[in-house]
Amino acid sequence: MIDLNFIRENPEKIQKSSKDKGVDIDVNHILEIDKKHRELSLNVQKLREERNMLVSAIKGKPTSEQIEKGKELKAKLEKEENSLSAVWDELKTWLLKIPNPPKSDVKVGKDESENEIIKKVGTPKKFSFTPKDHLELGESLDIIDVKRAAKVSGSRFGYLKNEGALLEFALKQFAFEVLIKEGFIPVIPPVLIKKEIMDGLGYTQMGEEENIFSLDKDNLYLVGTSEQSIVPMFKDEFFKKEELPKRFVGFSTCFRREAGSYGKDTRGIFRVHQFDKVEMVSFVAENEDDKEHEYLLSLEEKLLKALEISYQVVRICTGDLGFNAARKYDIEVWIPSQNKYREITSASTTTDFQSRRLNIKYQDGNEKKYVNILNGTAFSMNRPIIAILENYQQKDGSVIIPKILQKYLHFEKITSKK
RNA sequence: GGAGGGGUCGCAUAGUGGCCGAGUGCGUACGCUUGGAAAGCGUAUAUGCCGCAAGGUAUCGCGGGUUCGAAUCCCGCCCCCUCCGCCA
Repeated sequence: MIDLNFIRENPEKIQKSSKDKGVDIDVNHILEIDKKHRELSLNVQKLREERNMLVSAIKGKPTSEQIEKGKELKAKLEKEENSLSAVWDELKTWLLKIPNPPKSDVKVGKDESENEIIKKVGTPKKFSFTPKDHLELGESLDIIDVKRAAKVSGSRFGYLKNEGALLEFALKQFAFEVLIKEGFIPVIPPVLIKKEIMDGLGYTQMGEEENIFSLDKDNLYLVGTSEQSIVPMFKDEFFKKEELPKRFVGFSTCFRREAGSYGKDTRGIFRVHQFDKVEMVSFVAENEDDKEHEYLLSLEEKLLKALEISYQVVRICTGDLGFNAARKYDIEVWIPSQNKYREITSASTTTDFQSRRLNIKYQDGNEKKYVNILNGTAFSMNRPIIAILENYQQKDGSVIIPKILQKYLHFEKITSKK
C-alpha cells in the first residue's frame, strides 16, 4: 500500500509509475474520493463530539429532553457514518490497487523482452555430443517420473526418485549451511495461509489470484513461495532497531496453478504446480533495502557459482515487475538443451509496500517506522536439478554430481539403471 | 468432532451500563538519592486520524445489535487453553 500523503503530494509520480507497470489507475479520481472522505470524516467527528458532550453532561438519570436530543444525534450519526464507511471502502479499494512504484534504476519497459542483462558469469557449457534435455536424462536415470505423476495428479506434476530425491536434500542442506553461516534464521513455515494474509501481501491485486491454489471450504490459500508465510509472521508487530536486519531462510513446498501458461514449458519439471524451495527473507530499516538487495543477489550468485554453472543476472523492467516489487533481479542459468538462459532465482525488494499493508514497523528512537522487506530464492528444487542434469551430463548419459554437493551424497555420479 | 474456560494498554492482572482510554504490579525511560550501583522516592510510558496548537475523535480479538450512553448486555465469527474422542 502506498502512503496516502505521498499520493496527495505526488499524484503525477504515482500516475506515471503505475502506468509504467502497466496498471491503469486514475489518481485524480482517487484524490477526489480522498477529499470526500476527509470532509465526511470531519462531519462524523463533530457529531461524535456533540454526542459525547451530551452523554457526559448526563449524570444518573437523563431527562426526556436529553434522550430526545440523543436519539436525534444518533440518527444523524448513523447516516453520516454509513456514508463515511462506504466512501472509505471505495478509497481503500483504489489504494490497494496501486502497485509499488519501481525504483529509479529500473528500466521503463513493456514486458520481459525489455529486461536488462546486467551481468554474465561463466561460459555456456559446450558438448562434443548433442546434449539431452532434463526429462530424457531424468527418465533414463530413473530419477524423474512425470508419466506416473500425470496418472496420479495430472499435468505439471512430477516424481523425483532415487538420486533425484537425494539431490534435492543435498541442495537444501547446502543452501541452509551457507545461509545459516550468514546469520539467517532457519524456518519451516506453514504452507496454508488465510485470505486476509494473502491480500495483505499484495498477491491478489493484479490478477495473480488466478495463480493461487485455494481451499475454498476452509478459506485458505496455498503459498506460492514460503515468503508468503514468513513475512506475515510479524504482522502487527514492532522490531527494535537493533534487531534489524532480521533474516530468515525458509524451506517449504510451493504451489502454483500456472494459469495462463498453457503450452509453455510443458515438458518435464521446469514449470510444475508443486515444488520445494529454499527462500531468503530480510527485514531491514528504511533506506537499507538497496544494500540488502545487492546482498541477497550476491548470496544467490555465491550458491550458483558453487555449482559451477554459467548464469546471467537480469534486472526486470517496469512492465515485467510484479505488483509488490520496486526492483527485481532474476538469475538465469544456462540450459544446454534449450540453448539459452532460463530463470532459476529471483530477488525483490518490496520497500515498505508490504510492511504498510501488514503493519510491520520498527522502533527508531521515538519514532515507529515501516520496515523494508526483501525476498530472494536460494534454491528452488526442480530448476537447479534440471540445470545440474543438463550441464553435468556425460556422453554415456550419466551425470556427474557437482563437487560442492558430493559431501552430502554417497555418490559422485548418477548412472543409467536401464 | 463433543464438553468447558478464556482473549483488556510491552508482559501479568483489575474492571458486569455513565465517575473507564481504562486501575494495579512488572518492565522501560528520565530525574532525585549514592563515591558508584542496587534498593528507595518522584515523573513519564499504546496507536491511527483531524488540527499550527490547545484539543478533538476512534480503537479493550473481529463484525453486527440493544441503549441517550457499551470493555461491561445480546447475536455471529476468529483465535487460544483444558478435558474427551480420532489421528500422522
